[in-house]
Amino acid sequence: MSVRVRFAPSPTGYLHIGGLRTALYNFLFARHHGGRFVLRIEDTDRTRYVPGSVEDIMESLRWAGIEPDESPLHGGEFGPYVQSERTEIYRQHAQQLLERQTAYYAFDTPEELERMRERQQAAGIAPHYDRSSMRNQFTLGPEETRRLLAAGEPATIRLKVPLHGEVKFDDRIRGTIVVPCKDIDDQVLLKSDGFPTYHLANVVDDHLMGITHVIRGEEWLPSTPKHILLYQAFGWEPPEFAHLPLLLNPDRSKLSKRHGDVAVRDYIAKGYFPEAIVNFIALLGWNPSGDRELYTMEELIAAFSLERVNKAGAVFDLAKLDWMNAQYLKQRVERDLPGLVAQLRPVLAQRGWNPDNEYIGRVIVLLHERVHRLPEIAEFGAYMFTLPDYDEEFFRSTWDDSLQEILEQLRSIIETTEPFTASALHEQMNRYSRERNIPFRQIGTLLRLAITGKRVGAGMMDTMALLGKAEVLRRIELFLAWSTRHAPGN
RNA sequence: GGUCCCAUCGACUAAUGGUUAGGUCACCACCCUUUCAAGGUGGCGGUACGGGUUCGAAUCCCGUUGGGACUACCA
Repeated sequence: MSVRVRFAPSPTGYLHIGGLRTALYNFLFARHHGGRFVLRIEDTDRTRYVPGSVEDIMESLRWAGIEPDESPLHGGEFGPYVQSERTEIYRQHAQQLLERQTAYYAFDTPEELERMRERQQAAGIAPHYDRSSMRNQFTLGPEETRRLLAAGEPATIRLKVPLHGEVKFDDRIRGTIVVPCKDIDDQVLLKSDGFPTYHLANVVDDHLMGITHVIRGEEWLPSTPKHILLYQAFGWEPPEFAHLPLLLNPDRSKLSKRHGDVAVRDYIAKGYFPEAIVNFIALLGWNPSGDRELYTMEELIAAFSLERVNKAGAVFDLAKLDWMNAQYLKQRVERDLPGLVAQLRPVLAQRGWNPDNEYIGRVIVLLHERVHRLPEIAEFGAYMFTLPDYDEEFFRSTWDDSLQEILEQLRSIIETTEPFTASALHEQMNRYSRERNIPFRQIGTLLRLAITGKRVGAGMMDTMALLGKAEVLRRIELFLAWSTRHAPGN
């Protein structure tokens, strides 16, 4: 049987980085086995729906290179792929369960259920729906049930979980899992508003859409026994299950917004590359064995297997992501500089800088090893696009009046250096250093202060060559004027 | 509280009964060097604990401890 997997997010906001990893693993598994990857939107809770979510989910997946074979956008023979368009299907299936007597009507109000839980808590027992004491078709009898239904009384349909026995299933990642039926709650399947809960819709759709492997987050592990029971209630064969380890905050709780960015959007905005994000999250909970760190999507597809997915949760470590992104930044500078220029241009424009592409490209080449993300160049290398802000602390610790004369001499050297290249500048500065017995390091630092205002940066000879003679001379003039106003003595 | 899951350096992980427990990030030092990076070299640092099984255990079993998820007419 050919593999069919799905990613089934709820449109309750931006796509979460954890969701992206789940989608990625499904995608890798499908591609590895030559199967199909389905995107299904689970919007059965109208109250949590956030407009624009579906678009963000699809855009984020596309950005990452995770293209579904079937989806609301791509279509497919198993549609519709949006659950709110399938409500009639769920209602029919709930009806089917009623007829098979594996589900039943219940009429309890939220308040009654709340009181039930309070009673159970007070009695020190685990909260669960008490079929024998609450208002349902068993306690009310067939007559009363029909009457309430006819009167339009709000009703839910619940799963009739066996009182005895156990549910057993094999998880592809975690092995055999056994849960006693007495610990499984009579889950609501159809809400009183006529919409299905996740559990019903999910099981019905996975079956109808021919899903062979359910690969999802570990948070679903506790409800899987309910799902197995549901398959049995319908008389269906359950799919294979694989529950992925969670992505964690630094404190090892489930990855959440409190500790930083979790939306894929955020990482796109910060200028992370899709190949870096994909590579990074692929290795969070899975590893092909061996010492390699960098993989292309094709290589991930070739190597992926459920057997090598870890069981323990993985902390999302930004420092390593940054390192990885820097690796891809270097790679892109070599392979696709024009693409980087096009990406950095709008970031610069936002600050009101509009240099030509050639110049942007050269600045990227000059500075890219000093940042992790491309947009950082606008910050780190602002002085390449506009007049410098002098680091006053650096100035005070570096500058003294004797340096003014040296700087003026350096200015004369710069004026006469032709061609105005890094190597020519280096040669001239070196000669001056030897003749005047001034350490080269001091010259570099002095020029850096005057021209960039900063303590750190790329090599000064390269920086000056790129800035151009006129601009360098202008900045030295400006600095000289500024320094007399800010000199320690004044 | 209950149910279930999990446990190798600070983080991500490799080692599927036999290795001086390996690699990457981070951190530290050194080299390179006009600064900072990048790069190179080296270092720091780990099998949660206790019992078994075995000639031999990170690996298998049991217990303890710790962590997490779930416990809705949310997903």
